[in-house]
Amino acid sequence: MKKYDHKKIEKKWQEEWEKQEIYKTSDDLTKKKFYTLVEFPYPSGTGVHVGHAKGHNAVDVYARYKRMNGYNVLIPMGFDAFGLPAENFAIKNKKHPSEFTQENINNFIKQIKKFGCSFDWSRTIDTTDPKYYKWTQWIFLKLFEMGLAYEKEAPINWCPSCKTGLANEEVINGKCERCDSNVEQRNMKQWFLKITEYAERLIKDLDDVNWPEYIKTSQKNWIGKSEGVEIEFNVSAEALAKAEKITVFTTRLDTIFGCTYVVLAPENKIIDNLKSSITNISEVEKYIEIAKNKKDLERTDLNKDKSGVKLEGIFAINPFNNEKLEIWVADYVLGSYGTGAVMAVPAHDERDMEFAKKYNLKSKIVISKKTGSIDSNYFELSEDEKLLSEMSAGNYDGRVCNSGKEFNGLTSEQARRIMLEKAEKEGFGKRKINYKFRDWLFSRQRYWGEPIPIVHCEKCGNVPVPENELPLLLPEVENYEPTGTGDSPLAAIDSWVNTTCPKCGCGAKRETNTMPQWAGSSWYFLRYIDPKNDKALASQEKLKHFMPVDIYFGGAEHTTVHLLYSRFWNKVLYDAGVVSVSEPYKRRVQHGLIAGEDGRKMSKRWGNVINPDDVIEQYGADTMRTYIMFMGPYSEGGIWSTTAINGVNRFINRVWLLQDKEISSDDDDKETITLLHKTIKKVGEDIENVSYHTALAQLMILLNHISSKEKISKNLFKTYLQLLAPFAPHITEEIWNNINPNNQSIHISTWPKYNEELIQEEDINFVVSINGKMRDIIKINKDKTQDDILEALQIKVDSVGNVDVHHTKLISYLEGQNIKKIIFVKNKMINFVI
RNA sequence: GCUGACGUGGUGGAAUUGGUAGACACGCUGGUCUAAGAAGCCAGUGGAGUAAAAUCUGUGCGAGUUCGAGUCUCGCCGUCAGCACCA
Repeated sequence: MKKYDHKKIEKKWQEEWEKQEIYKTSDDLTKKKFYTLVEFPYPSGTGVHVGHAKGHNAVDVYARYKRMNGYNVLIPMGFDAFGLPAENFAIKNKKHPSEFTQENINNFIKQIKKFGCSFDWSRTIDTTDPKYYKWTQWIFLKLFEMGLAYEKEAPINWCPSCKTGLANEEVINGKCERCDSNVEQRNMKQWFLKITEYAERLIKDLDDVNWPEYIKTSQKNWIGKSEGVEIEFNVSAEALAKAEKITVFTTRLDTIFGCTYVVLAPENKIIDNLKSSITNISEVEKYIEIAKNKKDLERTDLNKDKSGVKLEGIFAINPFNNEKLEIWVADYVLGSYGTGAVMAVPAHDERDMEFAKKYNLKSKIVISKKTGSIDSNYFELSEDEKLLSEMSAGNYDGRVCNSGKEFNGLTSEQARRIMLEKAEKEGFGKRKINYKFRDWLFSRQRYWGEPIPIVHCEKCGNVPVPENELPLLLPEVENYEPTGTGDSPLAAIDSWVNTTCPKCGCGAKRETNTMPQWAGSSWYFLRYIDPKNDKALASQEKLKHFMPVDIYFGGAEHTTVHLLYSRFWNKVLYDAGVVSVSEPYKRRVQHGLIAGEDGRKMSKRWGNVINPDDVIEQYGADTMRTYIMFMGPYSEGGIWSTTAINGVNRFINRVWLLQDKEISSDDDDKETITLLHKTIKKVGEDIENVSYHTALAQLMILLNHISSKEKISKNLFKTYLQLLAPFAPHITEEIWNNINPNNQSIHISTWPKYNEELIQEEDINFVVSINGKMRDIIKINKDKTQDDILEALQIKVDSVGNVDVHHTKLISYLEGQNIKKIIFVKNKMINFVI
C-alpha cells in the first residue's frame, strides 16, 4: 500500500463533498432535525487559531454522528464581524472597515474549510451585512416598542482607551475586557436594555436546560438575586421642614433589634433633604466629595480601611423599638444597590463590625446559637471579641434574643417572617427582591456597529425609524476615529444626522450611537435557520421546526456575557411571538483553552502559537482533528504536544495500512465480534456524552486487536471506518471508496448498530479474594452460582467454617483457617473472610 | 474572604452500582531493520523486591464506615475557576 498522502486526498474529498452537497441541511420540515451549533468566530486579521479548531471540530464530530443516525442536521457557520479591531485597522489605514472585514472573512472560510468540517456553507451569515443587521435593528425596534429599550442619563463605565461606554459584563475587575485599561465612571445619556426585567426568568429557566452546573451557578451569581425587606426609619431632628424617612434594604430583618446605627451611601440623595438639620454638614460634604472622586477600584478594594462621617444633629428611629440611632455616611455602602442605605448590625455582620470597631460604636447580640437565653444589653465590642467575630462572619442563623417578648426564642427564619408581617401591617416595611446585575448598557460611541434606529424629535421625543426604512445603513464617514467626547463618529456627518421626524415630519436628529458587538450574536442562531429570508428574521414555520439549538459548543469566556444576553433576546422574541421556545440552547458544552507547549497561553509574545494551517500542512486535518479530540476531556484545557500528535498520526497511518489485510468472506472470530460490538456501543455513547477521547481510546483498542489478524471481514472493516468517520472524515472516506467503489459517501451511510447479546462474553474473569485482597483470577463461564465457583476452586467449607482447599494458589492462605463469611457477587468476585 | 470543582505513574489521562487501580496514548529502556540516522516493527515500563518468581507497597495527608474504598463520611493540606464591601 502506498503511503497515505493527506494533502492530495483531503483536498479531493473536500471538493467532492462540496460538489455533491452532502452536508446541505434540508428545508424539508417532515424530517427529524438536529441543530448543532458552535460560537461563530470574530474574523480577526491573524486567522484561525487552535481554539477555533477545537470548537469547530467538536461540533462537527457530533453533527456527523447525528447525520449518520438519520437526522437532518443543521450545522452552520458564520462571522461575528462588527468590532474594534476592524475599526482600528480602518483608522490606521483610512480604509473602510468592511474591506478589512471581508478580506478576513474570506481568509477564515478558506482556513476553516481545510478542517474538513461538514458546515453547510450556503447558510453563512455575516453580522455586518446590511441584510443581516436589518434584523438586528428590527429586534431593537421590538425592544423599544415593548418598553425594554430606554434612554437614561446615568453614571456608566467608560473606557478611556476605547473611548466608549461599556456594559457591566464587559468590565473585569474594574478593567476594560478588551484593552485592560482602568474603567472610569462618566455621567452620560445612554441607551439601556431592561434585562433586569427578565432576571427571574433567566434564573428559573436554567432548571430546564442541560447545561454544566457551574455555568448555571455563574449566571445565577451574576444575576445575584437577593430576597429581603425594605424598612423605613423615621428621621428625628430639631429643625426639619418636613418629615423624612430613610429606607434601608436588609435580608436579615431578624437582626433589626441589634441595629445600632444607620449608614447612608455618599450618593444617597436624602442627604440633601436633611442638609439643614446636619450640624456638621461641611465635614459631611467634604467626605462625599472625596468618595465621589475615588475610582471604582479604590472603593471596592476589600483591603482598604473603612471610613465614614457621623451626621451630627439627626437620628433615625428604629420602628421596632423606637430607639434613637446614629446616622453615618460611609462609602462601604453602595449607592447603586438596594436603597443606598443599610441598617448596621455589628454583632451579626462582618462589615458593620469592622466599621463599628474603628469608630467605637456599640453592638448588641440578638441572635444566639442556643435558645435565646443570652441576656446581655449593649456592650463594648472589645468585651468578647472571639464570640462576636464568630457571629458576624457568614450567615449566622440561630434563635432570636434581646429582641422583646414578642420575638425572643423564635428561629431566625420564623422571626424574619413574623417581623415582616408586623412591618407590613404597620406600614413601615415591605418585601423586596434585589438583583446585583444592572440593565444592559447598549450604546457605543464607535463607528463599526449597527446604527441604533431611533430619531430624536423635539416634539415627539424618541421615534423609531419605520420598519420599511430598515436597514438603516451605516453612513460613509471621513474619519472613523472615536471623538472621545461621548459622541460617536457618526455625529460628525450632518447630512446623516439631520433628518425629519417619521411621526410629525419636523426636523429631527438621528441617534448617533451604535450597538455593542454583542448585538449581532444575541440572535444569530435564529438567522441560520432561514438565512436568506427578507420578509422576517426567519420564517415562523422554520423557527418552530429547528429551534431550540440541541447542542451548543463554545468557550468558557461567554458564561455571563453572550450566553446571558442571547437568552434574554430569545425570551423577548418569545414574548413577541417570534420564536416558539423560551430557552434557545437545550444543551451547552464548554471547552477550556489549549495552551502552548510551554504551558503558557498561546501568544505571539511567547512565540508559542500553534497555527492550524501548519499542523494540517504537516500531518493533515484528520490527524489534527483526532489529536485535539484525543488530548483529554473536551471540557478541560490542555497543553499542546508535538510528540503526542505524532502518536495520533501513527494511529491514522495504521488505519491506512489496514488496506493491506486480506479481506475474508468468512465471519470474524468470536472474540473480535464481541470487541466490535462493544466498540460500537462505547463509541456511540461516548460521542453522545462528548467524551471523544475515550471513544478514540476504544477505537485504538479495536485497531490494535485487528492489526494482529491476518484477515478481516469486509463487514468489520466497513464498520470500523464508519465508527472513525466523525473524527477522521477524509481517510475513512478514501478507504471506504477503495473497498466499495462507486458507493455513496461514508458520511451519509447508516451508523452501525450493536447487538447487546454479542457484547456479553461467555467467559469472564472472576476475582477470588481473601479479606478483600485479590489473590487469584479464574476464567469461568458467566452466570455461575457461589456453589459452582467453590466447586471450580476445589474448596469445601463446612457449616462451622472449616475449610478443605485444593486450589494451589489459595492453599497457603486458606489451609487451616476458619472461614467466617463468604461474600459472593455474581459474575464479579468472591471474597473469603477469615 | 466567600462559593464551586478537582487532587490517580515521568506526562496527558482511564476506571457503570464501592468489587482486577493505572485502559488508551506520550515519554523512556532494550531489541530488530540500516553504512548511519529518521520512520517502522517487537518487547518492557507505578515503586520496593527477586536470577526469575513469590511477596510487600501504592490514587494529596490523617482518621472513619465496610468483607472490600480512587470511589462513601469527617478533618486538614494543595490546585484551579467564579464572585468579590450586593447588607
